[in-house]
Amino acid sequence: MSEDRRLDVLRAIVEDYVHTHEPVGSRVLVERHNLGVSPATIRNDMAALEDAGYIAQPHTSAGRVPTDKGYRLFVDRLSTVKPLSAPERRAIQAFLEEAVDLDDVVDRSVRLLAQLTHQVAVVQYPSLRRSALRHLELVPVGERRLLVVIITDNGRVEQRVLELDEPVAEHVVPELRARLNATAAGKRLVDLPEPLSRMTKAFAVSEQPLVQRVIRAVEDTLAEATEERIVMAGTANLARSGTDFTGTIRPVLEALEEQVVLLRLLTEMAEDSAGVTVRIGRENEHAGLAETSIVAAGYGADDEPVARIGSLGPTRMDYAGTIASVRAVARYLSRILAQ
Amino acid sequence: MSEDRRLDVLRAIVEDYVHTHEPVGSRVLVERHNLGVSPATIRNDMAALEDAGYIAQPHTSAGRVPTDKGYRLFVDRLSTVKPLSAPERRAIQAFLEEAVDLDDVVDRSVRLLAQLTHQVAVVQYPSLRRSALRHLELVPVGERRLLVVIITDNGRVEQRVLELDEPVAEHVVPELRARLNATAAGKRLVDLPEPLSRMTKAFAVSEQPLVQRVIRAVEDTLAEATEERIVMAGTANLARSGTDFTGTIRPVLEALEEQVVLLRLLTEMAEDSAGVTVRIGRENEHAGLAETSIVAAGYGADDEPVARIGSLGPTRMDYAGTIASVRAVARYLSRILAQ
DNA sequence: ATGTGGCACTCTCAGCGTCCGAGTGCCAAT
DNA sequence: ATTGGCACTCGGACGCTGAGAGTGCCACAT
Repeated sequence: MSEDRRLDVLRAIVEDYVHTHEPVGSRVLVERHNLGVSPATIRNDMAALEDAGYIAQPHTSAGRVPTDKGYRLFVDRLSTVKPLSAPERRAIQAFLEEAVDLDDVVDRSVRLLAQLTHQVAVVQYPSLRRSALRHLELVPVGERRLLVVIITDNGRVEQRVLELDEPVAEHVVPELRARLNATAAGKRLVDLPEPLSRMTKAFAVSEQPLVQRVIRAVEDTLAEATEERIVMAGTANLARSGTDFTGTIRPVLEALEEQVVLLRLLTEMAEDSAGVTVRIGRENEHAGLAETSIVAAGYGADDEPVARIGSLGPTRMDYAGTIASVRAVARYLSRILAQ
Repeated sequence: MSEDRRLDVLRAIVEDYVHTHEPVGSRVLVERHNLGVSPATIRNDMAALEDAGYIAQPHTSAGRVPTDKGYRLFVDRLSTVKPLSAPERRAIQAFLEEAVDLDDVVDRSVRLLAQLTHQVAVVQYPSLRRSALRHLELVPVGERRLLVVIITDNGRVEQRVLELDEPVAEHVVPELRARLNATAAGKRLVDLPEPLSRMTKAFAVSEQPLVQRVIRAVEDTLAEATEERIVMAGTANLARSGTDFTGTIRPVLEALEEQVVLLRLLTEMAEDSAGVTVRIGRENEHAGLAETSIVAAGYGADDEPVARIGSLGPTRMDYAGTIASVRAVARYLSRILAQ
């Protein structure tokens, strides 16, 4: 009983099942994929694969279905990612290049990915952590409020209203703004805290509380806003015909509404690897996602991704195709942002 | 055959059906609602109501179900909006008041409404049209790009990157920014175009093309951003048990993803009335929403609402409760924003 | 004119038994 | 190690039936 053929069988099962959405039996297996052996032989292999936990049968006398473990093996060792066709690539690039705006780029990316994969697409906004500060704006809003606007070099704009204990002296704001920009502009956001806190001393003692307050607000905003926003598209694909989760789609929708869940998920996946990562079924510890898989990839500089994009669908998904799409979109997205 | 009782019967049918989700027959009708007559009498009334198109039976020998027309009559004339309880009101107010930010207010509102109605909630961002300009910021981004940031008095921040034909002269930007703010700050956005265009003359002839370009960009941004953004919550409620649309939820999800559809819908409903408006089933011309109803209300100043919120669910929804919730949230939202 | 009881009629749906076919596991033979 | 053969299992489709819900109508009462 050759080990190689067993893996071939697993691959065939996965591919067939993904295609038909029905448990696959030994007969159709030898018919559709031309393995040069008889159904009986396949049956032996299948029994072995089942013992090893790669496949399972929903009930006696039905075909086999891959388990999470089976998909995992398939993804890790058996699938060949088929690159997108040249026209597809051109279309992607053209579509993304029409974007006028960071928001627009992100929006287009997520829609594009949803359409390419026929699944739910998720795009995380570029993290503020790696980017540099372009400009910092302070705008007095009423007597005791200060609007802090942070503009980064990749075009993201963050805002925050700051409530002050006491009114701001009029002349302080322009000075503070000027100094802040002088010390902070052009620096990477991670490198900011230290020079900022040193800056306090340059002010009169009476003004130091205010200055510190503002600086802390800036730091907070940066910290909070980091990896905070997510956009999503293609939720309707969850309900598309043939995509019946054995359960309902409700828990999935619930999980998707909790952006926190998604963010944590993406972050965890980022830790696993900077490239394309796949989480399959129960590998997601979130209960609602027990029957879904996520394919994610970082974008931004290759070595230091700035955020992630992902595609989410039933465990029974076209991994090869999804991986190809996710990778392609991530790549073009990186290229656009590099400008 | 009294006209009054016929309407009572219709009301009873709607209430029962909304409650049980099952076609309601003459017997249970007289049992549950104590109409003082016999089932046979009710049957005559039901026949009349059916002839008039207010109710229908899914198949012979099943109970009756309200039609869109029936719900419409119910909403317009038969339902009594039950105001929320005092604790509920307090909870709403407290929850919304914790918000730190315009984004936060909107986010909290939409989640709150989704939870109150157990449906999909939609909140439109405050229109820029009615609000005034607080501050206008120009930030050079690279050689030929200018980031325009518009801050309104209700805390909304809009941004736009402007691509220029030729490099900007360094000294122009501060001057332009100063003049822009001098002429525009504090004015209502609708009133801006005229003074802005007059402003051009104040600059040297050589700079006028740039100035005009920027001004046009500002105007465009305002025009585009107006009523553009929408947030949504509670899509998972579409899939909640007992809420089976006769069709699938897919078309609904698709409609919800098309923000344009929702925006147009809300705008149309705003034209109908500034207060609470209800669209029932096929009254929505969008095909995907043929089995859903939307309850919407404006918020902001009573006379001149600044945007709308809405709750969307199956036609078979608790109209009285939903209307009460939508109205309450709109009211508290208005109050918060008035500060 | 309006309400009521009675009654025949219709139709859905749940339950049940049957049967077919797909698929398996095992074994003896190659 | 592979294969053909064979008995076995089980789910799902099919068809039938009976119960129950609900209606429409009619004759009668008020």
